[in-house]
Amino acid sequence: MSTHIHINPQSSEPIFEQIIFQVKDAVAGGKLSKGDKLPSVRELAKEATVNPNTVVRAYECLEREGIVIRRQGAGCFISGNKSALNLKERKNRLNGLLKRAVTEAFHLGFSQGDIQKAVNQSLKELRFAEKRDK
Amino acid sequence: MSTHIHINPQSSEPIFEQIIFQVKDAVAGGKLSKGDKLPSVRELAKEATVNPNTVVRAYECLEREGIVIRRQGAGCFISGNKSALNLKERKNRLNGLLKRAVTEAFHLGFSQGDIQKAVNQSLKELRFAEKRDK
Amino acid sequence: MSTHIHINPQSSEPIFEQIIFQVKDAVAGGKLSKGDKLPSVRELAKEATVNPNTVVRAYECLEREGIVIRRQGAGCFISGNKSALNLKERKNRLNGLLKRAVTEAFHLGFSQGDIQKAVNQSLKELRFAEKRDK
Amino acid sequence: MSTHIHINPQSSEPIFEQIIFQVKDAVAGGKLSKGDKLPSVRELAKEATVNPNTVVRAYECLEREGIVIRRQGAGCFISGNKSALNLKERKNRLNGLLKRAVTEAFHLGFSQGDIQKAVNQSLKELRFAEKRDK
DNA sequence: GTGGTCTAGACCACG
DNA sequence: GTGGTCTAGACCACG
Repeated sequence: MSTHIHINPQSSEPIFEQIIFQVKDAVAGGKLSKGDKLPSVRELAKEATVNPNTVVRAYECLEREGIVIRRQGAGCFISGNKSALNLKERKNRLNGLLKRAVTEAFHLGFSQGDIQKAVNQSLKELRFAEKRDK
Repeated sequence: MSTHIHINPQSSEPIFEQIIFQVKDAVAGGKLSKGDKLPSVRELAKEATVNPNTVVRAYECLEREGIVIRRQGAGCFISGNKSALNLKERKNRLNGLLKRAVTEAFHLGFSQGDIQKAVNQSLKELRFAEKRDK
Repeated sequence: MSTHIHINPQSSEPIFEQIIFQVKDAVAGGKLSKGDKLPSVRELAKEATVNPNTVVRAYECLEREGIVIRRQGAGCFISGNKSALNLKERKNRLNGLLKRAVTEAFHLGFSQGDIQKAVNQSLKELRFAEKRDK
Repeated sequence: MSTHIHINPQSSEPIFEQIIFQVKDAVAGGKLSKGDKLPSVRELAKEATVNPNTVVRAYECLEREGIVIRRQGAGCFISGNKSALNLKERKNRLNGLLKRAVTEAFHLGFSQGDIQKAVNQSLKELRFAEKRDK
């Protein structure tokens, strides 16, 4: 497999955000690990038939979040680092994220149990550094 | 308290979406219930110092989602209805929502336990029709 | 032919609803299909001599109904999807729609046979996925 | 039973239009016939807890359509007349009405057969002057 | 060049 | 007084 990134041009989600999420998802799911090299801008642009500038933008965002490191002439690599934000800010974001998601789920008509199950399902697909549940 | 809606003009989140989320949050949290009247377009626009059209837009979106009903000359009221989408669509959206949130939480460096705790905390703040937690 | 959309500014029907109906009609009649691009907001606004915001509003409504997908920088495309509403809601709407239309037709002085013929005529102009007429 | 008119204040349909439709529906269904008296403006306003001006407006519209006749001091009566429009205009309206309804039904995902069945169901509830089916 | 968001302000429809 | 529709025009985001 060359890349794990597939763009859905039908989606109303901006292409650069699709790229960002797929990289984050691949890292969270263990398909990409520290040191792995992402495809070059040109390579990914060609494969996914998107504008190279769009790929550049996605990689820039990923670098700003600390998920990748771009090295001149060498390429773009998974940093393996976790967020550099302080605990307070991280907690703020965590709570905001989940409050949003849970509120939307409520309005979709799901119960507490439904939501917890869906969260656990999503968690199972991720590869946490220290596995703490069986 | 006149309204529960406060706008952060600094936020990168569009104003109309801030309004939408705050209404959804108030409904999910039981602060607004079926039949309750939202502030009038002009009233909220004045209070939040935003353009009336921006409020109209938020109310239109809430109506399309079935959360409020707007009545000419009367105002905008909480419908009390849940989603009219079919189960497949609702499950798709639920999974998408939570997968995104959980992946972001992972990249913030939180563990499975941290995420589950934060979800449970968010769930506790909502007012589900039939309380099912143990 | 550039666009199929023509606005009647004399009509009491709001302009944005005229646009919506003409797009729905073109899709139902097979003139627009999945993936087809609608004219850009500015292009249609110029052609139909209406304000771009009015076109935006029509496109927003069509997106909420799932008929089109709007993509930043790319344009507005026919989704090819059918309604994501649940069966109960769809039946409610179907019955409401037809009861209204049939009652109005009655008051125009038409017989059952006239109405059925007119319905069949309208049906013949649509392009259903699987043709089932005898 | 005093009146057949019940207003749903929850609905986003304007109240005066709810009144108009219910009168039309009662006439088409044979519950109201030529010469029958509608409740007085004050009576209906009180029963339905709506503004008298709203009732006046509905009655005015019904008179303009030729469905009722208002007689000073006496009240508002079903005329028993059919539309006074010429055949061409009536056919235009019939086709427009049904084209709209059928197009919306298409986008709700119903088949030709579903739509025909729903039309026949609606037709069965009406009382045509000359019964022409079994 | 494409759509997205927002402000400002006019005039109309409902009750 | 309430919301509904529309125009005009600014500035931003995506590709």
